[in-house]
Amino acid sequence: MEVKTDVKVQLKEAVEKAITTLLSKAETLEGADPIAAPVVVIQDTPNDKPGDYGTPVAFLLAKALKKNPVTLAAELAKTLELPFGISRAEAVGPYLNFFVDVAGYIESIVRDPLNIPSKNLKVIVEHTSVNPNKELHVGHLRNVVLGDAMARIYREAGYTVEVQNYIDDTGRQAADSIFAARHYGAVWDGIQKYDHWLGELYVRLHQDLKDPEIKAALEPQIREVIHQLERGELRSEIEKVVKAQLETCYALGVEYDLLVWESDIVGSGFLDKAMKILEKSEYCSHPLEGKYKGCFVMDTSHFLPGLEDPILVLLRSDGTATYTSKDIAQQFWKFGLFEGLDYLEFTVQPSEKYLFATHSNGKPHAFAHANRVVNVIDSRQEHPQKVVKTSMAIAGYPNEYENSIHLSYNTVSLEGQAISGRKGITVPMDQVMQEAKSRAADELAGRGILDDLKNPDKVTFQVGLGGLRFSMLKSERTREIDFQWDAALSLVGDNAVYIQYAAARANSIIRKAKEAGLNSDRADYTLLGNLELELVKEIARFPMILENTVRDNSPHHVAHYGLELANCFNGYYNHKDQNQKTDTKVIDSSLPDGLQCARLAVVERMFKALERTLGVLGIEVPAEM
RNA sequence: GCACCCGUAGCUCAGUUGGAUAGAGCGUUGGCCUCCGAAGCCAAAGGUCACAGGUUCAAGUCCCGUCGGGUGCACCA
Repeated sequence: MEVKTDVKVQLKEAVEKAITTLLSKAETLEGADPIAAPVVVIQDTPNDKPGDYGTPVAFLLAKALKKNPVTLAAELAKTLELPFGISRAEAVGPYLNFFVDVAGYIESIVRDPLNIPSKNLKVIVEHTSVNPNKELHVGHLRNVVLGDAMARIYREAGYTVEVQNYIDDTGRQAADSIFAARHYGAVWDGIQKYDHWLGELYVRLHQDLKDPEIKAALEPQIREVIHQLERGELRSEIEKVVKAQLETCYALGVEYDLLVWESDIVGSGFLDKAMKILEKSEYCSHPLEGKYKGCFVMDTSHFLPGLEDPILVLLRSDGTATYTSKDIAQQFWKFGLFEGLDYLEFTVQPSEKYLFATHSNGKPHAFAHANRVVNVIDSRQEHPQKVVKTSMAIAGYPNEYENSIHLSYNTVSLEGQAISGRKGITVPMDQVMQEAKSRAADELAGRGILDDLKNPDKVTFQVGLGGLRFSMLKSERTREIDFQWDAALSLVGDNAVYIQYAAARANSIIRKAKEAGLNSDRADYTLLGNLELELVKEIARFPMILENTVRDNSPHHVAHYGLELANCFNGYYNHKDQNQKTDTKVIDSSLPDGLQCARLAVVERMFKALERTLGVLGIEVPAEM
């Protein structure tokens, strides 16, 4: 039999076709101007309404044709060519509703592997990009987890994905830390994690710099370190920090394709090329007098309303570049406008995939050349990111402008307080993960099952970190998150554990069903009913969820879908008939073999859907819990 | 001051880019394991979708205004 992916897509096409014939008839009758076909939206019907899917398109037609929507819906229902899996169409008032053919529909979904075709488009996701001078803390968590989930989702949706992590190795913060180590004569003991060790020196230095005299005395020496960094003389120092930071990311299950070193971008000549391009823009100029005399500036007033001063400096009067102009050059490079960077293998990641880094002594490689660029940066950077995006348009690349995406997210506070490394209101990410695992272990121990697990370390890791990731992903990007230990690591309710538990339960059923000799190949789908249909309809929503997630660049759609699917399965599993007896059992020898096997097929498909949903969020399904 | 984001149940949040009687979790109350995993399920209670106008056959969703919360407006990095 023919198995097609999305019934809704087919319905949409069928309705569109019916409308086209209906419209052409209307036109020939009246000889009037062609009427634009309305957009057809197929939606799920409310629970208490007849049908499984429906569309309100008759309203729009009614307006265009100046006819009654009720009669139009009825007419469409009659003329519509039903796609496979749909048994009939019916007008419910002005709505046009569809009833699925239960057996055919379920089989088509259950047997569909849901392979999403390759889009032949490349998207670069840049995330993490933490200053290489201290350990990652809880404030970075949202960035890393959001970026990683988005990368996985793009990959799932058929895009080629390149994950970049930007290393600001010439910045003030890196200089501070390296200087601090020298200044205090500190020697790394080789035991403490290197980034933590360096971070402590950084904090200590900032305590001392509060004294103006000390600051004045040390400032020239720090500047000298910056110059050393710019010349690339301290690269091995920075590499040590980056490697320590990456250990944290790996522990979270996050990997990258490429580290982009700022010093390499600076040394590439991209900046000059980018500025030459912007020279041609009417928005850019070299003021000959006034506040910005001698600078190269951009007038942002046309696209960034509300700034007190719309003039943005790209090149300072001493000729050096500002951060924004470096970002612009880098964005041009990401879209493949510039060539010339070289790359080296930097390290091997836990998955055994190489991590590359830009390097002046490297070799050419097929990085960059993206069709879409997603920069994961918090919402406080909206202005500079808008300038970066707009620069693509100014430079004459409207398509690249459209595909420059600032994945902006609101900040994370810690138990109601703003995170501040200097005030000590923060927690290192390594510690957060450790705490997450130990809470998961406590929970398992409290249930008395910790000792029964074959691999307790793995399970506590999967449960603890799953919860942590989920807490960063379940809200919309624009929402502020207050990180609270109890809520983030809670193991009840609206949480990754809920989904993991449903998956574990399904897995257990599948295992026992196989032990009982059941096999989904023997499924008789005609024996299934509305209970299975509800579950399968939920499974079928996955492609649309992915689509919405890519559209909004917000993984929270996937997180909520996971909860809904798990909830749907739990409801199915617990369903009871009027006599309070479970009527959805898979393994029940009093039932026909074909029914048991069909239910097994549905549960197997549901399990795969859950695994996949959690997978794109970077959350694993424990084999036992 | 100006701009952007947010305001939905007591709390934390969804709401398929304008459709049918606004949904979850936590908390509260009551029920469900001799039955494939109770980290679960079912039920009850809880709403002027901040407020006031407008557009539309149809507004939590779009537009205008007001109020409240957050963030941003450097030749810093």
